Amino acid sequence: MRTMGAMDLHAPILRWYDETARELPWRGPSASAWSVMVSEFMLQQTPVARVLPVHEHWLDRWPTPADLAAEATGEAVRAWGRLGYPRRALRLHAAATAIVEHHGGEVPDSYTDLIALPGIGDYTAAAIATFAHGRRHVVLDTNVRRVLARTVGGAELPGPSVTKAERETATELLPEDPPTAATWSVAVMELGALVCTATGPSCGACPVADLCAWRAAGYPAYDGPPRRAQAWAGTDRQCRGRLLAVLRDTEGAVHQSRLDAVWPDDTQRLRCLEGLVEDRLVVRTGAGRYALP
DNA sequence: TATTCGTGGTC
DNA sequence: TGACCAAGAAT
Repeated sequence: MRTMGAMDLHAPILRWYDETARELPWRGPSASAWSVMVSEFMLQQTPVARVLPVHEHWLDRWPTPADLAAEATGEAVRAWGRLGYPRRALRLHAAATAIVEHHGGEVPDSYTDLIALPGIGDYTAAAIATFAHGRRHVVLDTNVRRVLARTVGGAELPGPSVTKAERETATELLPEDPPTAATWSVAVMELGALVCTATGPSCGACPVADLCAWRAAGYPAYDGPPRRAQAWAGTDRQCRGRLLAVLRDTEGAVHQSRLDAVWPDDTQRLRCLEGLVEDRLVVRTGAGRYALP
């Protein structure tokens, strides 16, 4: 059962997207499936503005999956730069290798083949199948979840995990025609990214403000389970970032003393270095010497 | 299901 | 100014 309000969302949002959408290198008919796939890896938990220059360099250097697969994994980690979560670079490299080995070097077009690749979960598989290949899938990312939570659900923010009801709502709203479904998904994502933002939404610029259940309810505050703030200072993540930055910015191997200099806590630094080696982001090349793989 | 995993911008 | 957050995935 769908609400009358939900049905009316389509035309305004599609029109808004047509008039407002950003031109991004991975959008449009000229973008390759590989370009879309690279963008989806980079955009996982990372804003568009920071992805743009790295994506451009990446596609220039490795125009196809085979080009990346032929490189050392450490070059992928280095080219990843400061996007964060560098294991994504490793997974993208591994996915490119699997594409060469099992898919003739072409990015798969089915959700099933895509989600079997490293680094690809439900969202990314649906996004690549939809935006690179025109398949019809529910694309449920944080933007879509927030827009639907507000417009349909009347809540400020979605809960911590995707619920069955949420997926059903998204499924019912997905247009039947595959090309329209693809545009709808990217349009809702764009609305969430530019207007229906997590904090300080621009409801005055929203094409469906007059249909929004959250607005109609008087903007009730989020009342779900409290979400834990992401700790940063002093964490292993910060330490790992420091260590990897040294290796990224160095050609070849570095002596351990270089790593000692960027983190004072010996126990934590050694633990993090071991973790990086375990994760295959770093290799030990000799006694007290480390490098990118 | 709950944690872990980078980095930098915003208000 | 520090809390919050950004096209998630893996375990």
